[in-house]
Amino acid sequence: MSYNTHQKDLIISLIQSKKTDFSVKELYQELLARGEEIGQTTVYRIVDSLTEAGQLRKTLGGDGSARFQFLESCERSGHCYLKCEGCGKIEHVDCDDLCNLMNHIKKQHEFAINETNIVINGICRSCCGQ
Amino acid sequence: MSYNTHQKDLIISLIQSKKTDFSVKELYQELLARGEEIGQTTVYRIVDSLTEAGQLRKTLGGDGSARFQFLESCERSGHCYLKCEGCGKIEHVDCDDLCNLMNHIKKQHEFAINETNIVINGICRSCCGQ
DNA sequence: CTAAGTGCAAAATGTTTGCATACTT
DNA sequence: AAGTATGCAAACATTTTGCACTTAG
Repeated sequence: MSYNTHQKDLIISLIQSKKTDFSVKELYQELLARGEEIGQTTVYRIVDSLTEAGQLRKTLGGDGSARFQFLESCERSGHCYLKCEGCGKIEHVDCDDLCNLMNHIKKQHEFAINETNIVINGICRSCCGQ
Repeated sequence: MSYNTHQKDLIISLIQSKKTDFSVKELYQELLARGEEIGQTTVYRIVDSLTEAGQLRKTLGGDGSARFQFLESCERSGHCYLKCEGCGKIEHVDCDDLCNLMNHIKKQHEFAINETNIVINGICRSCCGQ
Protein backbone atom coordinates (compact mmCIF):
# COMPACT_ATOMS: atom_id res chain seq x y z
CA MET A 1 0.00 0.00 0.00
CA SER A 2 0.90 3.65 0.02
CA TYR A 3 0.94 6.32 2.68
CA ASN A 4 -0.19 9.91 2.46
CA THR A 5 2.68 12.21 3.17
CA HIS A 6 3.25 15.92 3.31
CA GLN A 7 5.60 15.75 0.33
CA LYS A 8 3.06 13.97 -1.86
CA ASP A 9 0.42 16.55 -1.01
CA LEU A 10 2.80 19.37 -1.83
CA ILE A 11 3.66 17.97 -5.23
CA ILE A 12 0.16 16.95 -6.20
CA SER A 13 -1.35 20.31 -5.39
CA LEU A 14 1.45 22.08 -7.22
CA ILE A 15 1.21 20.07 -10.43
CA GLN A 16 -2.55 20.33 -10.51
CA SER A 17 -2.22 24.08 -10.72
CA LYS A 18 0.21 23.90 -13.64
CA LYS A 19 -0.95 24.91 -17.09
CA THR A 20 2.35 24.13 -18.79
CA ASP A 21 4.76 21.27 -18.72
CA PHE A 22 7.62 21.19 -16.23
CA SER A 23 10.83 19.41 -15.29
CA VAL A 24 11.72 17.78 -11.99
CA LYS A 25 14.23 20.52 -11.36
CA GLU A 26 11.65 23.26 -11.85
CA LEU A 27 9.23 21.52 -9.51
CA TYR A 28 11.91 21.07 -6.89
CA GLN A 29 13.11 24.65 -7.09
CA GLU A 30 9.61 26.05 -7.01
CA LEU A 31 8.98 24.16 -3.80
CA LEU A 32 12.24 25.35 -2.29
CA ALA A 33 11.42 28.91 -3.27
CA ARG A 34 8.18 28.62 -1.35
CA GLY A 35 10.14 27.59 1.67
CA GLU A 36 8.91 24.00 1.59
CA GLU A 37 11.25 21.31 2.81
CA ILE A 38 11.66 18.51 0.32
CA GLY A 39 14.52 16.55 -1.17
CA GLN A 40 15.24 16.32 -4.85
CA THR A 41 15.24 12.53 -4.72
CA THR A 42 11.75 12.59 -3.29
CA VAL A 43 10.53 14.77 -6.11
CA TYR A 44 11.96 12.30 -8.61
CA ARG A 45 10.30 9.42 -6.84
CA ILE A 46 6.88 11.00 -6.52
CA VAL A 47 6.89 12.25 -10.10
CA ASP A 48 7.84 8.76 -11.25
CA SER A 49 5.04 7.14 -9.35
CA LEU A 50 2.51 9.66 -10.65
CA THR A 51 3.73 8.94 -14.15
CA GLU A 52 3.27 5.23 -13.65
CA ALA A 53 -0.18 5.88 -12.27
CA GLY A 54 -1.02 7.75 -15.47
CA GLN A 55 -1.46 11.15 -13.85
CA LEU A 56 1.56 12.63 -15.59
CA ARG A 57 2.86 12.26 -19.09
CA LYS A 58 6.61 12.20 -19.63
CA THR A 59 8.20 13.83 -22.65
CA LEU A 60 11.58 15.03 -23.80
CA GLY A 61 12.44 18.71 -23.55
CA GLY A 62 14.60 20.53 -26.04
CA ASP A 63 17.48 20.56 -23.59
CA GLY A 64 17.42 16.78 -23.32
CA SER A 65 15.90 16.47 -19.88
CA ALA A 66 12.53 14.95 -19.09
CA ARG A 67 9.44 17.13 -18.86
CA PHE A 68 6.07 16.22 -17.44
CA GLN A 69 2.51 17.23 -18.17
CA PHE A 70 -0.40 16.93 -15.82
CA LEU A 71 -3.19 14.87 -17.38
CA GLU A 72 -6.69 15.29 -16.17
CA SER A 73 -8.32 11.92 -16.16
CA CYS A 74 -10.10 11.79 -19.43
CA GLU A 75 -10.96 8.31 -20.53
CA ARG A 76 -13.36 9.04 -23.26
CA SER A 77 -12.56 8.75 -26.90
CA GLY A 78 -12.02 11.77 -29.08
CA HIS A 79 -9.72 13.65 -26.77
CA CYS A 80 -6.27 15.09 -27.42
CA TYR A 81 -3.83 17.69 -26.17
CA LEU A 82 -2.46 20.67 -28.03
CA LYS A 83 0.95 21.61 -26.77
CA CYS A 84 2.42 24.99 -27.62
CA GLU A 85 6.08 24.82 -28.55
CA GLY A 86 6.41 28.48 -27.66
CA CYS A 87 5.12 28.75 -24.12
CA GLY A 88 4.62 25.09 -23.20
CA LYS A 89 0.94 25.56 -22.44
CA ILE A 90 -1.31 22.52 -22.87
CA GLU A 91 -4.85 22.81 -24.20
CA HIS A 92 -7.44 20.09 -24.35
CA VAL A 93 -9.54 19.32 -27.37
CA ASP A 94 -12.60 17.16 -27.65
CA CYS A 95 -14.21 16.91 -31.01
CA ASP A 96 -15.88 14.79 -33.59
CA ASP A 97 -13.16 15.23 -36.17
CA LEU A 98 -10.70 13.58 -33.84
CA CYS A 99 -13.16 10.77 -33.20
CA ASN A 100 -13.50 10.22 -36.93
CA LEU A 101 -9.76 10.14 -37.39
CA MET A 102 -9.28 7.64 -34.63
CA ASN A 103 -11.97 5.36 -35.95
CA HIS A 104 -10.39 5.52 -39.38
CA ILE A 105 -6.96 4.58 -38.02
CA LYS A 106 -8.35 1.76 -35.96
CA LYS A 107 -10.24 0.20 -38.83
CA GLN A 108 -8.25 1.05 -41.91
CA HIS A 109 -4.78 0.75 -40.39
CA GLU A 110 -5.50 -1.93 -37.79
CA PHE A 111 -3.75 0.06 -35.12
CA ALA A 112 -4.93 0.21 -31.49
CA ILE A 113 -4.46 3.84 -30.50
CA ASN A 114 -3.33 4.72 -27.03
CA GLU A 115 -5.94 7.39 -26.49
CA THR A 116 -4.55 8.78 -23.30
CA ASN A 117 -1.54 9.90 -25.15
CA ILE A 118 -2.28 12.00 -28.20
CA VAL A 119 -0.32 15.22 -28.33
CA ILE A 120 -0.22 17.64 -31.24
CA ASN A 121 2.51 20.24 -31.19
CA GLY A 122 2.34 23.71 -32.62
CA ILE A 123 2.08 27.37 -31.71
CA CYS A 124 -0.85 28.77 -29.78
CA ARG A 125 -2.67 31.95 -30.59
CA SER A 126 -0.93 34.18 -28.11
CA CYS A 127 2.56 33.00 -29.03
CA CYS A 128 1.72 33.34 -32.71
CA GLY A 129 1.18 37.07 -32.43
CA GLN A 130 4.65 37.69 -31.13
CA MET B 1 29.13 25.21 -45.20
CA SER B 2 29.22 21.51 -44.60
CA TYR B 3 31.45 18.72 -45.83
CA ASN B 4 30.54 15.22 -46.90
CA THR B 5 32.40 12.73 -44.78
CA HIS B 6 32.61 9.01 -44.50
CA GLN B 7 31.01 9.10 -41.06
CA LYS B 8 28.00 11.07 -42.26
CA ASP B 9 27.47 8.67 -45.12
CA LEU B 10 27.66 5.71 -42.77
CA ILE B 11 25.07 7.12 -40.41
CA ILE B 12 22.69 8.38 -43.05
CA SER B 13 22.58 5.12 -44.93
CA LEU B 14 22.10 3.21 -41.69
CA ILE B 15 19.21 5.30 -40.38
CA GLN B 16 17.46 5.28 -43.73
CA SER B 17 17.23 1.53 -43.50
CA LYS B 18 15.69 1.64 -40.03
CA LYS B 19 12.02 0.84 -39.60
CA THR B 20 11.97 1.43 -35.85
CA ASP B 21 13.28 4.10 -33.57
CA PHE B 22 16.78 3.90 -32.10
CA SER B 23 19.15 5.45 -29.59
CA VAL B 24 22.58 6.95 -30.19
CA LYS B 25 24.13 4.05 -28.36
CA GLU B 26 22.42 1.48 -30.56
CA LEU B 27 23.52 3.32 -33.68
CA TYR B 28 27.08 3.54 -32.44
CA GLN B 29 27.28 -0.09 -31.45
CA GLU B 30 25.72 -1.26 -34.67
CA LEU B 31 28.41 0.60 -36.58
CA LEU B 32 31.16 -0.84 -34.40
CA ALA B 33 29.74 -4.32 -34.87
CA ARG B 34 30.03 -3.85 -38.60
CA GLY B 35 33.66 -3.03 -38.14
CA GLU B 36 33.23 0.63 -39.04
CA GLU B 37 35.49 3.14 -37.36
CA ILE B 38 33.58 5.96 -35.77
CA GLY B 39 33.61 7.78 -32.44
CA GLN B 40 30.63 8.01 -30.16
CA THR B 41 30.93 11.79 -30.03
CA THR B 42 30.66 11.95 -33.79
CA VAL B 43 27.48 9.90 -33.74
CA TYR B 44 26.00 12.32 -31.22
CA ARG B 45 26.99 15.28 -33.34
CA ILE B 46 25.68 13.91 -36.62
CA VAL B 47 22.43 12.73 -35.08
CA ASP B 48 21.96 16.18 -33.56
CA SER B 49 22.50 17.94 -36.84
CA LEU B 50 20.11 15.60 -38.63
CA THR B 51 17.55 16.31 -35.93
CA GLU B 52 17.96 20.04 -36.39
CA ALA B 53 17.64 19.57 -40.11
CA GLY B 54 14.31 17.85 -39.54
CA GLN B 55 15.40 14.44 -40.82
CA LEU B 56 15.12 12.82 -37.41
CA ARG B 57 12.58 13.20 -34.66
CA LYS B 58 13.76 13.02 -31.06
CA THR B 59 11.66 11.34 -28.39
CA LEU B 60 12.04 9.97 -24.91
CA GLY B 61 12.46 6.24 -24.43
CA GLY B 62 11.09 4.34 -21.48
CA ASP B 63 14.55 4.08 -19.96
CA GLY B 64 14.95 7.84 -19.99
CA SER B 65 17.41 8.17 -22.82
CA ALA B 66 16.71 9.85 -26.13
CA ARG B 67 15.44 7.89 -29.10
CA PHE B 68 15.27 8.99 -32.71
CA GLN B 69 12.99 8.24 -35.64
CA PHE B 70 13.83 8.68 -39.27
CA LEU B 71 11.32 10.96 -40.97
CA GLU B 72 10.87 10.79 -44.70
CA SER B 73 10.45 14.29 -46.01
CA CYS B 74 6.75 14.78 -46.23
CA GLU B 75 5.68 18.37 -46.43
CA ARG B 76 2.08 17.97 -47.37
CA SER B 77 -0.78 18.41 -45.00
CA GLY B 78 -2.74 15.46 -43.68
CA HIS B 79 0.19 13.29 -42.74
CA CYS B 80 1.02 11.64 -39.45
CA TYR B 81 3.01 8.81 -37.92
CA LEU B 82 1.72 5.81 -36.02
CA LYS B 83 4.28 4.55 -33.56
CA CYS B 84 3.88 1.11 -32.03
CA GLU B 85 4.67 1.05 -28.34
CA GLY B 86 5.32 -2.66 -28.61
CA CYS B 87 7.93 -3.02 -31.34
CA GLY B 88 8.83 0.63 -32.00
CA LYS B 89 7.87 0.42 -35.66
CA ILE B 90 6.74 3.63 -37.34
CA GLU B 91 3.97 3.68 -39.94
CA HIS B 92 2.89 6.60 -42.06
CA VAL B 93 -0.67 7.67 -42.58
CA ASP B 94 -2.11 10.08 -45.09
CA CYS B 95 -5.80 10.65 -45.04
CA ASP B 96 -8.67 13.04 -45.30
CA ASP B 97 -9.83 12.51 -41.74
CA LEU B 98 -6.54 13.85 -40.48
CA CYS B 99 -6.82 16.81 -42.83
CA ASN B 100 -10.27 17.57 -41.47
CA LEU B 101 -9.05 17.37 -37.92
CA MET B 102 -6.16 19.69 -38.58
CA ASN B 103 -8.36 22.24 -40.28
CA HIS B 104 -10.74 22.11 -37.37
CA ILE B 105 -7.96 22.71 -34.86
CA LYS B 106 -6.50 25.54 -36.87
CA LYS B 107 -9.77 27.37 -37.21
CA GLN B 108 -11.71 26.51 -34.11
CA HIS B 109 -8.82 26.45 -31.65
CA GLU B 110 -6.60 29.05 -33.31
CA PHE B 111 -3.60 26.80 -33.04
CA ALA B 112 -0.87 26.56 -35.72
CA ILE B 113 -0.07 22.88 -35.91
CA ASN B 114 3.47 21.72 -36.48
CA GLU B 115 2.58 19.26 -39.18
CA THR B 116 5.96 17.63 -39.43
CA ASN B 117 5.55 16.30 -36.00
CA ILE B 118 2.32 14.43 -35.38
CA VAL B 119 2.80 11.08 -33.74
CA ILE B 120 0.05 8.83 -32.46
CA ASN B 121 1.10 6.03 -30.15
CA GLY B 122 -0.54 2.67 -29.83
CA ILE B 123 -0.12 -1.01 -30.64
CA CYS B 124 0.22 -2.26 -34.18
CA ARG B 125 -1.55 -5.26 -35.61
CA SER B 126 1.25 -7.74 -35.25
CA CYS B 127 2.03 -6.79 -31.66
CA CYS B 128 -1.65 -6.87 -30.81
CA GLY B 129 -1.93 -10.55 -31.60
CA GLN B 130 0.70 -11.49 -29.07
C1' DC C 1 45.45 26.30 -47.66
C1' DT C 2 41.29 26.96 -44.94
C1' DA C 3 37.21 25.67 -42.98
C1' DA C 4 34.85 21.86 -41.19
C1' DG C 5 34.78 17.38 -39.04
C1' DT C 6 36.69 13.81 -35.93
C1' DG C 7 37.84 11.38 -31.66
C1' DC C 8 39.69 11.01 -27.25
C1' DA C 9 39.46 12.17 -22.47
C1' DA C 10 37.41 15.05 -19.21
C1' DA C 11 33.54 17.58 -17.56
C1' DA C 12 28.77 18.52 -16.98
C1' DT C 13 24.14 17.19 -16.38
C1' DG C 14 20.22 14.40 -15.23
C1' DT C 15 18.68 10.41 -12.80
C1' DT C 16 18.92 6.37 -9.71
C1' DT C 17 20.44 3.71 -5.63
C1' DG C 18 22.02 2.34 -0.78
C1' DC C 19 21.15 3.12 3.61
C1' DA C 20 20.03 5.19 8.06
C1' DT C 21 16.30 7.92 9.86
C1' DA C 22 11.55 9.54 10.21
C1' DC C 23 6.80 9.18 9.39
C1' DT C 24 1.90 6.67 8.57
C1' DT C 25 -1.13 3.57 9.60
C1' DA D 1 5.13 -2.28 15.83
C1' DA D 2 5.51 -2.93 10.79
C1' DG D 3 5.67 -1.20 6.56
C1' DT D 4 6.47 2.79 3.78
C1' DA D 5 8.60 7.24 2.66
C1' DT D 6 12.34 10.51 3.02
C1' DG D 7 16.85 12.66 2.23
C1' DC D 8 21.59 12.67 1.90
C1' DA D 9 25.68 11.24 -0.47
C1' DA D 10 27.50 8.35 -3.73
C1' DA D 11 26.98 5.83 -7.97
C1' DC D 12 25.48 5.81 -12.71
C1' DA D 13 24.27 6.91 -17.38
C1' DT D 14 23.88 9.99 -20.93
C1' DT D 15 25.29 13.88 -23.29
C1' DT D 16 28.42 17.87 -24.04
C1' DT D 17 32.88 20.27 -24.32
C1' DG D 18 38.02 21.36 -25.00
C1' DC D 19 41.53 20.52 -27.82
C1' DA D 20 44.88 18.48 -30.97
C1' DC D 21 44.61 16.12 -35.24
C1' DT D 22 42.62 14.81 -39.76
C1' DT D 23 39.95 15.42 -43.86
C1' DA D 24 37.13 17.76 -47.65
C1' DG D 25 36.77 21.31 -50.75
